[in-house]
Amino acid sequence: MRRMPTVKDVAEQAGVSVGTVSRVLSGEASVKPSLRERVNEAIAALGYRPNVTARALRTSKTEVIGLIVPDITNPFFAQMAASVETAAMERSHTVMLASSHNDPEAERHHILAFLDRSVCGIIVAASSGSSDLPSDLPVPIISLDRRLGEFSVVSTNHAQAAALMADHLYGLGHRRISYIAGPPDTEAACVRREAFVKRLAELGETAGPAEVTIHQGKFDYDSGERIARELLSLPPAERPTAIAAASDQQAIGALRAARDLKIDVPRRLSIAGFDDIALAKLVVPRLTTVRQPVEKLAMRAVEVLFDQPFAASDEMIDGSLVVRGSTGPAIAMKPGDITGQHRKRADDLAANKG
Amino acid sequence: MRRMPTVKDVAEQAGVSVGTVSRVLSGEASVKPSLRERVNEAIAALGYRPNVTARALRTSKTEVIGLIVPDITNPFFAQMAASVETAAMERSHTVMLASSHNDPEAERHHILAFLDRSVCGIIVAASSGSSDLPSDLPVPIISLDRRLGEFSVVSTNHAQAAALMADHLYGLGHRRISYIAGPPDTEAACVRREAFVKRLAELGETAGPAEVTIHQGKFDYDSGERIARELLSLPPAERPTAIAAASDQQAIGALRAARDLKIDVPRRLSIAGFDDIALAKLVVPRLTTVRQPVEKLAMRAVEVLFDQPFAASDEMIDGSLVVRGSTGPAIAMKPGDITGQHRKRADDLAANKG
DNA sequence: CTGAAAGCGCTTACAG
DNA sequence: CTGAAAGCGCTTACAG
Repeated sequence: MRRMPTVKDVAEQAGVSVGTVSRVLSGEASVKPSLRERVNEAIAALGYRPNVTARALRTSKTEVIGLIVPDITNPFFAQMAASVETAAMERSHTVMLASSHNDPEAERHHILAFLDRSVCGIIVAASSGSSDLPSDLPVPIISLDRRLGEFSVVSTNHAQAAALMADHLYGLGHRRISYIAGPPDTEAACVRREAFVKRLAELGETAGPAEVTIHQGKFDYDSGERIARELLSLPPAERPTAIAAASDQQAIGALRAARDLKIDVPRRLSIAGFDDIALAKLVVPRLTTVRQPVEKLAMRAVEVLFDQPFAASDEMIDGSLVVRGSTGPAIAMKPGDITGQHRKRADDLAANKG
Repeated sequence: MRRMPTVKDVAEQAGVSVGTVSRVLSGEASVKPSLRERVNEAIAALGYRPNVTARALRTSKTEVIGLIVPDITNPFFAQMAASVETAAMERSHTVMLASSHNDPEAERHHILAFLDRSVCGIIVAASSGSSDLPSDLPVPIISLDRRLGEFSVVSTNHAQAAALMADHLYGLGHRRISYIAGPPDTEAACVRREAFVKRLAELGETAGPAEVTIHQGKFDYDSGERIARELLSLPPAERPTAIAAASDQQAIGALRAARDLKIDVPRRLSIAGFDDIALAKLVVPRLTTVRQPVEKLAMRAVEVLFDQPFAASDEMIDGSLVVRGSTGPAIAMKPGDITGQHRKRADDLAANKG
């Protein structure tokens, strides 16, 4: 466990000053080629690696991006973390990942810890909307998918994406729909819910009203399962014919509940998610969902962080509907309930399912 | 964006020297209470936070643990990361997480990057068995679940756990079994496979031989689905009556394949996994698996890192069988094939399923 | 018990 | 183009 070589060792070995070593390290053009070469040889010979801590102390900058997610066991965020890491790597930056376990206090703690370590920027998928951070932070900070406090956000166009799902279900003839929402203290959950309900109301004016009930949950499997179980315990006539969820995890939980209660999906009940996690196409039946463009989102978040000068504004990328086997035409439709137009769409969609 | 206060600012405000400030910061007992109080007031008034970078440079130590996992999108490792984080937090340490994307080169890169940042210890779930790291690293390093190079490992007793599954399937009367293995360059995959096969051979001597075929895959959904699809395309008489996988992800992929091919699980085919990820009890049917005690493993890994002096040796914790709905008695059993003893066990287990 | 000073390994004006 | 020197914010012998 020998001492690591320092600039000083390299300088001695190369017969130059530490300043010169530092200059070739930073790629400064003004170093005479012969010296540069000697320095590089010394570096190789000694196996020298710059001490990033000393560098950070001197410059107050590192090449690491801090990323905070609400819950790393949520596959959506795991995927997001992987994508951010890839995007960062392309700019030869490292990412430090922390999970806030949905705890705003832990989230705040991690942000401060990142600041303490002089990260060059912070990306946070917020656990809740609020934050009592000062707004004049020393490094750029941007939220991803879920907005933190007053900071800008790169996200899916949650409103557009949620409307897509409303269109889909309404088009299939569903008129009694339950919506499993996400935590009301996250902007994303609220926007998705409101847009879903609003679009359904709009559609209702054209081809007969749809009833929609809202059920507050978290974004996880458990709340999806629990809420669906309650809903599906109602007598068939009062049950929704479709359940839309604010996350795929919730939808997969709902799928589980339907299965336990022996309710056939999609023939007697449609279930749809949001996110398009890897698992969505593995469950039985495959899950209809709205795809969030995670890779793009991650890439944009990283790009924005690097923009000089940093002046992030909100940025949204459209989501897209992915129709699979968990949604189908509504049962017990009275012919008058849907127009020929909608009927046709419903059939098309159903034919298309996975 | 004002300058952060330093020890010097605190010292001035409190009318003491920086040395004294540093001493109260480190909780040194020898500081006179009156001074200590003045320093603490100054700290509070200025909102002072120690600069961890400077501290790290001076002491070559930080309170952060580096954790590297092969793939953060694998739910097992996501859960492991969350558990390590919890265990670290209990000792008020932070964890920096990196994902190697199953690339030994990236893994090596991350280890060196952690070393550069003076982490106080490194935990790595290896992407493959090899490592060309020097063995005299300046900080403790231990592998978790999957061994890295020559380093010690805290893991499930893979051999014991895999044997449990062999017992279970054999006990249910299965005599034609396929095993979907993990990558052969990971020790965990090899140990699980060998133990599974060995136990089956042992059982074969008591109550009739079992045929077992091995199929190499990765640990992910895709390879499970692909391999199962091939296996299940065989004519029924040649098909396995049970498929055991080296991971839950593979098993869930296999479940998907069986479903697509309209093969009833567990009535015509049993499928079993390994890990017991959260999802295992959500899929249809619920997955029989071997539970790895992740929280315990994570906790032990962190504890071992803190042991003074650091002298890690391999440590194993037993896994446990979790019987759910994806396994059942083998079909088309000739009475002679299994003993009454085994028959009874099979029935018991089947009755127990979720 | 406390202060003054050295030093961790870098980078970067400042001279020359 | 390059060297000598200051300084980033701490901690820790060393005196007293």
